[in-house]
Amino acid sequence: MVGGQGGAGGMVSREEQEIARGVESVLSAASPNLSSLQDVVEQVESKLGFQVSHKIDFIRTHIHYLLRPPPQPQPQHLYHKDHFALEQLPIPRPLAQQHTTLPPDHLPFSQQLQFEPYAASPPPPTTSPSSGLASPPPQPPPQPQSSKKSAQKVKRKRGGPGGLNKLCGVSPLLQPIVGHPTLPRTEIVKQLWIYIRKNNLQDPSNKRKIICNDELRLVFETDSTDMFRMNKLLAKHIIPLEPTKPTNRVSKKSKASVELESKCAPKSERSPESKTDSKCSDIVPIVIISDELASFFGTDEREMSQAEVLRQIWEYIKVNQLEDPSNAMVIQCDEKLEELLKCKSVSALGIPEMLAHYHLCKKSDTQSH
DNA sequence: GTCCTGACTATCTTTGAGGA
DNA sequence: TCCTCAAAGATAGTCAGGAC
Repeated sequence: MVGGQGGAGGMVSREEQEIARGVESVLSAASPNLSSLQDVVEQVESKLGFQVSHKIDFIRTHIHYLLRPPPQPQPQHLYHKDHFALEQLPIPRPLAQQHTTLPPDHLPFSQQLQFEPYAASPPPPTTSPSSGLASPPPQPPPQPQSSKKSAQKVKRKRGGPGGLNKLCGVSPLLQPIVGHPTLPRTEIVKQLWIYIRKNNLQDPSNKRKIICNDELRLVFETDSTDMFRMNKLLAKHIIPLEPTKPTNRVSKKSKASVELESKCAPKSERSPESKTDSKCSDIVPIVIISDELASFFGTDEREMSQAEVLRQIWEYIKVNQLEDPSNAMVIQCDEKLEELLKCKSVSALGIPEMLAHYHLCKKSDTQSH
């Protein structure tokens, strides 16, 4: 792809490219030791083998770029129809900002990297901010392949930050694969497929079949799966960060799940909260939580799904606004969280790992109840 | 006018069916 | 024969349209 030609543009030095890769690599490793910018700098230095402290601003900006918040509620006009049109948002583009000499059409170097940070997948639908160039809207709104039939039926105007763009937590097991602690579901799927291709995990004779490597086996708890079932298995590792807004929708899914629910519980006991339970708890990965964590949650329950643990922690962080406003990757622990994680601040990326390290014991051999 | 239902949205891939 | 598109699976917010 674009790789390699980094220095060619002249504005992005090879050194900066290497540093950027180093930063991404360090972040994606989700080390729990990353609690400050200095930690990142040190790890990047040790990874690259040369001093990078003189590029601290560059690193900070790049971290902000990589960890920039997902699409937050934005004025509709910024979104148009394309939910992922982040290019239009006033989000810091590291080089574009720092290297003001960049030609307007010089894209951020993130596009020169193999690892793409959480970014817009489809091209910006309207005028590209980076290219103040004369790029007339090339064509009438391109119809997504799969939406042709729908386009015939309806012309609904959709978009917005919610729905599919809702940020979800990624389970500790899945994080090394998708590279982020929180992503929209769609992005999680995307990153997973990148991982599968990168590691040649598709069965050559039947490409629908996914052969799990060690890492994937931990996640899916099976040696192989198919691409359709994969999403189902993936659901166990996607954690809603905020409680789902109660909705009265009873859609296709619900219809299907009603059947399942009726098998798992008597009709009369069906409740809205039973959504995840309805999958029958025996297929949800359960962990044993420490006494400390149990008391943190204020529960006597010692068995919990990993997803639920992470969800509750993130809920606590959000409710108590513990995210460092000046550095998205840092969580400033309050007293309670500090006691739990044994540190005053912690990298957002490191939380799951620290939890797993200190407070979770995988109930691996618990087949069912 | 309000409430409810359900389609639609994005993401990924491959296969097979159907149309040109 | 080639090309296009639906289907499978999960997800949750949005909104059109129907019912009352």
